[in-house]
Order: sequence, then structure tokens, then C-alpha cells
Amino acid sequence: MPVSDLSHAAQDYLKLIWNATEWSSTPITVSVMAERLGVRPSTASDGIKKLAKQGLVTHAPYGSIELTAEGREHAVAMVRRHRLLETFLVQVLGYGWDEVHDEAEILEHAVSDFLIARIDDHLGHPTRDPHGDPIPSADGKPHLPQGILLSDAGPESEVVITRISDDDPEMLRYFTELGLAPDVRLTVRERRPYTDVTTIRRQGSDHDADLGPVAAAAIWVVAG
Amino acid sequence: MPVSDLSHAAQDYLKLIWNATEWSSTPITVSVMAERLGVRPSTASDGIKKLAKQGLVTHAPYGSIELTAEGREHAVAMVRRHRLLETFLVQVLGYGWDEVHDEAEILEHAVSDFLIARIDDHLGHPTRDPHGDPIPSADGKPHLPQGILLSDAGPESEVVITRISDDDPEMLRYFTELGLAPDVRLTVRERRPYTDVTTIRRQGSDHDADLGPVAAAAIWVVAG
DNA sequence: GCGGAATGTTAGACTTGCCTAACAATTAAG
DNA sequence: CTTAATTGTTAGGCAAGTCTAACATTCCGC
Ligand SMILES: [Mn+2]
Ligand SMILES: [Mn+2]
Ligand SMILES: [Mn+2]
Ligand SMILES: [Mn+2]
Repeated sequence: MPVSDLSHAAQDYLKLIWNATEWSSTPITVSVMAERLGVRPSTASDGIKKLAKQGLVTHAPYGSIELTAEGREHAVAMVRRHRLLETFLVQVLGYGWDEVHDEAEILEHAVSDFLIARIDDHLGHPTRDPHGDPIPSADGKPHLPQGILLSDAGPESEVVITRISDDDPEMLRYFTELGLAPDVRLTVRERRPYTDVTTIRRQGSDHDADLGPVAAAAIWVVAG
Repeated sequence: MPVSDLSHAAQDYLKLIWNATEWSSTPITVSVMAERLGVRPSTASDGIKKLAKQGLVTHAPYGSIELTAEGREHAVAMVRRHRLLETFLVQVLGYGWDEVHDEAEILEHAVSDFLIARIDDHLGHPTRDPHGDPIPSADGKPHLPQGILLSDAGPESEVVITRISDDDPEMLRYFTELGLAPDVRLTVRERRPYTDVTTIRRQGSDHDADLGPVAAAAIWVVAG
């Protein structure tokens, strides 16, 4: 069964479960899902039960939520759609990287596999979206995200940004002002333990910038 | 209220009513609507009743179906979306003109006004879609379709194709083979009354082609 | 103008996705 | 270890959109 046969809701549920485990190993819970999806916990609980009945997730009452192989396939297909659409909107239609997430969140349910293939061709088979997230390939190949949170990077380390969470458009605009984006190189100058401020300097910049804990936890980096 | 606040169904109903009166003056009926929408007459009847309750159409039981000013506004907005999307898919993503209708039929409900504006900009504010249908402008200005059915054109007349119905992808592929498309100039050679065959010659072509009544009724032309 | 055919409407049911309210289970604090 | 807070589930309801079956109206041929 193709992913497009699932309801919009089911598509979003699966994608969310998958996303939750991409950059973090803490398992997803019903209440977190409800909050992310903007529905009540009872709704999310119900939805998960239905997915379990369809064999797309495993879940016993009060138990953990895990994708089955089939559920994961569909989830990856949705992630691919989402990220290709974001990339297309930025590269072809001149969207800002802070404007694409909500649009893609809707479009991902409406596009055909044919259209996704055309977009992929037109873009030359990109491997990362505007926020640095890896784009799964058409065959659903596992892709290997890497990097650690900037807030976990040691002081005086030289790092390259690999990924910035697209959860909060406001924050993305702030990062634009600071010149922070995927592939930007920076030096972690200092981490003040109690105030939890991370001081960084962008390569080529002549001054430091301070990031609060929320901002520093939205940026992933690799040593570089 | 923006058109995007209406349900998908309401959007399609309004668009269909508007489309039905664009190139023909015979009023739309419940059964025709049901057939075009792929639902049962009872469903269409119900849907129309709901639209009437919202003030988007006027309709008394067993009476005629007419758009109100507000309903027409929404309908035109949907037609604009549909035709801009078709144009975009052909010009930017290399779709064939026979492939765009079904895709646009879905996408039209998912795109934001912002995305439509971007597409319009990117295309340079096109005025006709790939089938020759006029694209309503952003302010919902009435646009003026013109032309008569090729099946109504007199023999030995020189005409230019203005529009080809996109209802049937199969027929569009046939027209592609014959080299028939909007803006193509042709001569009507003969109309055989009983068999209802229209013989045409494309300008620059060295042979005639015969069109059956269905094909000739899918093409609109103006004297040229 | 009548009567049957075609067309349109209503009634009742089902599905999906959402809600609130009440309840159950788990977890965390003391 | 016990209890209180948190988290998750169930029950019951609602709205939208679809269906089938039964019924009403209109149209058309004679
Ligand atoms: Mn979505
Ligand atoms: Mn992204
Ligand atoms: Mn079309
Ligand atoms: Mn549609």
C-alpha cells in the first residue's frame, strides 16, 4: 500500500514518531505527540491505537510506541516528501528557510509520488534540506544523521553546523541575523555553567555571540 | 473569509458550478454535478443545501443552482489556483498537458495564497493555462473567454484554437499527435452532416485530419 | 393532460477525526 | 511505601462527508 493511501492524520503520526527518534533516543510519548500535533492526548492515544490495529506501530496500553517495518517505510516516505518540498520552495520559489515548514506540512499530504520524483529531478537529487536535515532517498535508504548538540560541544572546539531545527520560525530568523546556517563554521568560546549561555564566534566574524540554552539546543554540529 | 477556510468538498462544488457556466449557458444540475464530482446525487444534493445555508449558492429544492457574489469569489479563487498550478507543472516541472489536471485538482486545496502568489510571480503572471483557459487575476477580475466550438465552425473557415477541454487526458494525447494545441491555426475543410465528422487541416500541414463529434466539441476556436 | 421515466430530496447509517469528562495506570516525592 | 501528581485510556458526543434505500417532484412522450 502506498503512503498516499493513509489519512493525513496517519501520515503525520507516523512521520512524527520517526522524527522524534531521528536526533534523540528518548522514546516518544503520547503527551508529546499530542502536543506536537496540536491535539488532545485522548485523540493521540486513539490515533495510535488505530495505527497499531493497522500494523504500522506497536503499542500496548501504557506501553512504548514503536514503528513497525511497514510503518517506518511510510514515515520515511513522508519525511522525504517534506524535506524535498522544503528544498524546492527555497531553491525554486525563493521562500525563506523560516517560511517553508508550515507550507510543507500541508503539501506533503497532497503531492503525488510522480510530482515528488519531478521535484527531486529538478533539484538534482539533493541530500539535505534547507535546515541541514538529510533527505531520505527514493528507495527509503537509511540515512545517517550525525552531529552533537551545540549545547553539548566542549569549549574552544572548532565545529561546523550540520543541522538547525526548523521547529520555530522565529528562532530561524534570529539565526539568519547571526549568520548561522548549515555548513557555517564556528568556534565555541565558552560555556557558562550556571547561566547556561554558550558563547560562539562565527568564522570570519569579528565578534562573539551568546546563545541561550534553547538556541544552543536547536543547533547540531560536528567537529571540523 | 478566505477560500482556504472552506472544506475541500465546498471548494470543489463551487469551482464546478462556476466552470459549468464558463463555456456553456445550460444551467448545471444536481446529477451532472454528482457525476463530475464522482459522488451520488444524494451527496451532491446535500452538499448544495449546505452551501446554500452558508450563503454561497442560491438553491430552492428542485430549483436552479446559482452562485452568490461571495460564492463566485471563492469559485474564481479556486479556478485561479487550479490553472496557475497546471501552468506551473507544465512550464517548470515538465509535465505534459494531459498530466496536470488531476494533480492540480488535489494541490489546489493544499496550497497557500502565499504559494500561489510565488508561483504567479515565477511564471511572470500568465494569462492562460496549458489548455488555453484564461487564468483569473489575483483581484478576481472577470476574464473574458471567447470562441465557438470547432463543431460549430462553418466549413472553409480559417480559425485559431483558443481552448481545448482538459476533461479527458486520453483525448489530449490524441490532440498532441495531431499537433493541435492552443494558438494553432487551422482551416475547417468540411463538415459532413450525418456522420458528424469535421475535416480540418493544420496550417503548415500537408494533409487533412478528421475529428469525430466528441473531439470537435472539445475544441474552441476564434476566427483568424 | 396522464403516466411513466428521470431527476432530486430525505432519512438513516457508517467512518474518521476531533472533543470533554471520567477513570486507570504509572511515576515521583516525601 | 504510600500517596499525590502526571500520564494515558476509555466512554460518549459531535461534525463532515459519504453511502443506500425510500420517497417526492418534475419532465416528457403520447
Ligand atoms: Mn503534515
Ligand atoms: Mn526541514
Ligand atoms: Mn484543469
Ligand atoms: Mn479539487
